[in-house]
Amino acid sequence: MPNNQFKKGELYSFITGKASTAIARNLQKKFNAAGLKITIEQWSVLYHLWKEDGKSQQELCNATFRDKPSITRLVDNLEKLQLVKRVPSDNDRRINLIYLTRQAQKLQEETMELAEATLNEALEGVPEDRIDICKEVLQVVYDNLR
Amino acid sequence: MPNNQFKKGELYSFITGKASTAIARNLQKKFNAAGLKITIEQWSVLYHLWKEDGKSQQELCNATFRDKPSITRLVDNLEKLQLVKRVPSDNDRRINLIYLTRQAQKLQEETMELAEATLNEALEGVPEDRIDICKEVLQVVYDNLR
DNA sequence: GGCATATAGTTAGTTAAACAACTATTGAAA
DNA sequence: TTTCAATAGTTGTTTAACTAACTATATGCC
Repeated sequence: MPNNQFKKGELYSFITGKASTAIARNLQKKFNAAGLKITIEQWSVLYHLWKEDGKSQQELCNATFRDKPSITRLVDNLEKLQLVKRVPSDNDRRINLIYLTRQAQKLQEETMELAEATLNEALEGVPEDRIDICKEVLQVVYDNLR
Repeated sequence: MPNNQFKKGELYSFITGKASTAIARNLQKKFNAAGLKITIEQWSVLYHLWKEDGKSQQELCNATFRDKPSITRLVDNLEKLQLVKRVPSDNDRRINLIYLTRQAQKLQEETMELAEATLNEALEGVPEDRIDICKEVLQVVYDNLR
């Protein structure tokens, strides 16, 4: 009898992701309060470019779990904000490599601190071992459905 | 030293809600495959009306964790699909009470089954006690940030 | 080399979210 | 009773997600 443990009344929050919505809103408010004019979605792209830039748009699709049109428009908007630059690849002219501008590099530290602050608020009072279990379950969910 | 347990590399999935995104996409695909022409967001409103209809838009805001303009437009679209009807309250003429149509009532069983199927796929291989912990952690996150 | 197919990215159209500004109605206090 | 604040809902604007259809380039097979 594998995994029939979901009674009806319990479906909702899992599907609608109320917790991650709450986290994202909280972080967006912190960005706004700090005068940082970027969205959470833009931040999520920058996040992967801070690790290493010069990624293709397709690589950003995979990293951020978004489709190609979404990344096209996020990169459009990040370019308008002068936070990234599209550079055509020499090897393959279908590919755009996305590079951070100096402005975007300067955003990393401040936004990461705000993100950590949001998570600390979110997880206040939750023991570390339970957080670990939660993260592992969410990872399995993601892997099961991907 | 409370809750400094988040190392940098672990922020991302929590904030962007990849697991709940994956769940929502999977369920949307099931709706599409079954020829059900509703969005997950519309379904989430119907979900609360199936429990009891005649709720005000404000009550739907609270139940679905959305703001008023979002509910105005979701109700607009549900009305266009002839799934709900706005009925002005007799007691307080500022209030619309939202009622399900017969068509919407018929959607409940089928969509709930699809939602349970999605969750069963999502949680395959995850022991029940770990699911419970995960749900409790996400509830605390929601309560901490609300 | 030439053609079919796959891959990278863009564009168009609909739905939704967040925010601010707005209208209408209610209720309570002067 | 008049006025003023609070509440319920709507509208406008920007950003984003999803689907489908599209262009351009690359690759593999004959």
